[in-house]
Amino acid sequence: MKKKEKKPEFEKYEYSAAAVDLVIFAIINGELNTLLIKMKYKPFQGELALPGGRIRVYESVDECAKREIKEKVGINNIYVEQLYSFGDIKRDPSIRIISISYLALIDNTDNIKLKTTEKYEEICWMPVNKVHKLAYDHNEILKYALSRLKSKLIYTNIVCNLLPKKFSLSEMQRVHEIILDRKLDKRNFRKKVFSLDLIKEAGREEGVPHRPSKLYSFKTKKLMIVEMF
Amino acid sequence: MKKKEKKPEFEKYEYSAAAVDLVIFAIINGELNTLLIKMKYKPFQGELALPGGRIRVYESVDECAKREIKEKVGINNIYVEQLYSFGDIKRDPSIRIISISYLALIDNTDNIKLKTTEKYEEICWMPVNKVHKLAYDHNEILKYALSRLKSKLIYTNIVCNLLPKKFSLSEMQRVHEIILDRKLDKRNFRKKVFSLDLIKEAGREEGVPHRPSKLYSFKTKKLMIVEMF
DNA sequence: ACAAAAGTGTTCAGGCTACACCCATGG
DNA sequence: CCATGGGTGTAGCCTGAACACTTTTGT
Repeated sequence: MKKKEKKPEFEKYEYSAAAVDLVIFAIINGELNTLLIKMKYKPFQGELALPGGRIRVYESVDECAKREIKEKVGINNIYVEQLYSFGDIKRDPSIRIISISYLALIDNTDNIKLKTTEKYEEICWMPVNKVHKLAYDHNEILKYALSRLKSKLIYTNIVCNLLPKKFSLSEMQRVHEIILDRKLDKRNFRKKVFSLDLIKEAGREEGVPHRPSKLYSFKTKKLMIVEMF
Repeated sequence: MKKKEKKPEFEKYEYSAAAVDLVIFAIINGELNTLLIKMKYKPFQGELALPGGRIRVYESVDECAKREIKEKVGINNIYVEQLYSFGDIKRDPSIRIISISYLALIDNTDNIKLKTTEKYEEICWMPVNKVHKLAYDHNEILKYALSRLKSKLIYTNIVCNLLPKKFSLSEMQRVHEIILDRKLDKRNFRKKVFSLDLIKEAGREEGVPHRPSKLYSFKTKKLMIVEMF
């Protein structure tokens, strides 16, 4: 008997499997990076993919995303936001599985130890614009995540989740420029940021071979709608 | 043995059930309405809820949304957009089920025959601001849909999906005012709409006891990002 | 002629853009 | 004293907001 699309009534309502896929962004060496895993088993053996995993019966979808992040990068309390659900039948060639994608942001990767599990061959950061073909429909998910990040950068204070506690305005501007992929005017940037009243002074830089910058921190990291650019 | 949260390892990866819930909006009698069903069986017997249904194994999530719409209102080819996935464990008290919510817009309800199925007691339109307690987490879903509609009204041409083929600018302004729930200035509205170059003339109104308005139609119904207000 | 809704311009204020030089520090 | 990045102000333009009267039709 040849394998084909099954459509018998009795399994019409069969449960769908659901999973979470993560787009975890961080700024590393002046580039926007995302976390990827290298797959160990077929059908995508050796290919890169977004980290993720099946949703368990005793956890909510949000909890699943947070657990997966904890498992992969070992931290809690980072910014996490649901993106979109991808539900094509054959997005996973082996079984029918719906993917609920999440965006997460990490402000500092220095203390992060990436944890390979037995299911993956490798886990690593990769600059977003060096990413080529990913497994499944993960290119589409990554693209979606990036466009969400860009727009939220423009109309919210989400950038606070990509900056350390204390930062200079040049640093902040650099993050914007990296993600939006265009130059911004320094004076206009500063004027705008100050006018939004989101940050407060937090000391000065030290030991740099040039005029030290003032440091700032966000008054709050709560996500707020503010017209930035 | 008392019922409690189960968490045995062997069913850690048990499939989650997934369903689609629909927020179908239409303007009726100068109000924003949404389609609701009255539930026939427990645990929400007699309560109102959003229409929806389980995702079948042989259909994508998007296809499921479209099928459900076809079943309830008998039409295809309307605007449909995925909203958000709601995944709390106990959002359905009986079984664990993830809901992927969709927004749909209907431009004209005159020729629509609502179809009750055996599973529902009733199906009806209800003005959004007369909706009280709904079953499940459906108030939250409705609220999310409304906020998405409001923001897309501001930064896209989505309004074209709530207007008939030919419409006057006053009609269009009325739709904006109904949904945004605030008055707009007539001259500024017209100036803005014309400047966007989205519509073309399409005749005149006839047989009204006052100066007939020019009618317009959209050059395209493709969703476009345009700063409207 | 009247009731009802359609249609039409101008002014003002605030925000966005473009742009170039001096400052503070370490080496 | 030099190299490096930090920090600052202004002028023109464009856009959004406020605002009231005339026009066209049916009755």
